[in-house]
Amino acid sequence: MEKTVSPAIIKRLPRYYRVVTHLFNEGQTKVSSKAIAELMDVTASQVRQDFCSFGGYGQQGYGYDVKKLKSELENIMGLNKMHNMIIIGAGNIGRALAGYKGFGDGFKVRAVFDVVTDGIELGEIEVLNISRLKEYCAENKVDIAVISTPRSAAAKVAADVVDAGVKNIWNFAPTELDVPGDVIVENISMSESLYVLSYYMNRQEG
Amino acid sequence: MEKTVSPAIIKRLPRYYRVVTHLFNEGQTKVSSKAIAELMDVTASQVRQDFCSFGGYGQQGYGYDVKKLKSELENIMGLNKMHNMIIIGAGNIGRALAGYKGFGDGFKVRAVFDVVTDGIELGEIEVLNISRLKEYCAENKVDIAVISTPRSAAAKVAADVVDAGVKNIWNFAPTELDVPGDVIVENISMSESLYVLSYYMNRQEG
DNA sequence: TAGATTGTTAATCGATTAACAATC
DNA sequence: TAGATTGTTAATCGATTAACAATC
Repeated sequence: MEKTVSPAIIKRLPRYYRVVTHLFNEGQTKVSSKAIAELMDVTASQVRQDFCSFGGYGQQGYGYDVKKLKSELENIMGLNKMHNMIIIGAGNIGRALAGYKGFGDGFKVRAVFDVVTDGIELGEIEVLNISRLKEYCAENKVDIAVISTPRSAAAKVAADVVDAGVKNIWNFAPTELDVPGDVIVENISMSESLYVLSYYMNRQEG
Repeated sequence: MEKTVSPAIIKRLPRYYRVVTHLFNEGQTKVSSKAIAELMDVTASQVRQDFCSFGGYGQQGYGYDVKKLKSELENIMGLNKMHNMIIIGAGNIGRALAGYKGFGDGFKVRAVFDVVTDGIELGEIEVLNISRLKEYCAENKVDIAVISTPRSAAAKVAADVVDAGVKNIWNFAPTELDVPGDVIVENISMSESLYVLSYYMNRQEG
């Protein structure tokens, strides 16, 4: 029934969700592919093509129902489910993520692990020594492990969380992780983003 | 002389740099496209195609000189130049970025701005009220403004930094910024990355 | 009904991969 | 020289855009 969804489309899903949520909060009830396209700076054709690949939630001659579209996007990305997260690495980035509130209700950081835990206080979130990782994962449902260690520690930490049974990794460390096929890794690299900016800056000068 | 460089290639440049730097630090002097391809999980053909689009730094029958390749990648991305950065928004993310040391010697955070500066202490980095932004930019060379405010403030802050003469923006706020054509914006969205992970997790279950 | 807008096919465009001559 | 490996063209693959019938 469902058509194949290309990686290119998947990367656009969060942006669609952001725009549609915005329209929903403004009280809009319907929207056309043309209007979405203008808000996102893409073509209307692409918007329709993308939505169609999930089954097509629109109505010809009318457009898309904002509420329905929002809820479909939530279903597709599983945003209505609870995701229990742990963070490995309590450095600048790890602590910032632990305190960040912008991911929505479905994503909760339950614990933060590091080799040194002294003096780290993160409110309701448990701060535990990395040695207790496996024990913690056995006793608690962990959906996502966030790796925010230095590069040098990332490979070992990835092996440890996989060993502890975690199936999904959100990797902030600037290195490719080698994991079994049933483990999902999503990489996010701030350096890479900054260097791309630097490239465009540099090109303009040269 | 230089061929057109596609966006797809540009996004791979930082990863090439990472791999080549790693090889350099290990003391390797030469490397083949095949070896790089294996480290990055791409095809050797793509590696050669990509490098060739910048002019081709290799030698037939031999491979690529690691030191030369590293220095060419640095030139292309401007990593050997100094980039003076300011951060607008001293929340979790802003403070984490201010303290982060992983971007290399060419990227220095000089000041952090926010509407409230009381009690924020960031070592050598100045913490200033947002009202002093324009004055600061007039007196100091600012190459990159990092926007790490909440979404609601981002549009106004973007307008302010543009007004203050900053030409390059690194945007962490989850919203599209509307800027003049001569201003470069690079977006990085943690939510989007997390939602993509969530999509893949969800798809496996469904 | 007439106008609007989707869903979807076909055409175009761009990116990746394969292949191999050039050459170190 | 023989083997290795690039640089680059051609072929394939995938993603985007255009077009329009279907239909609300």
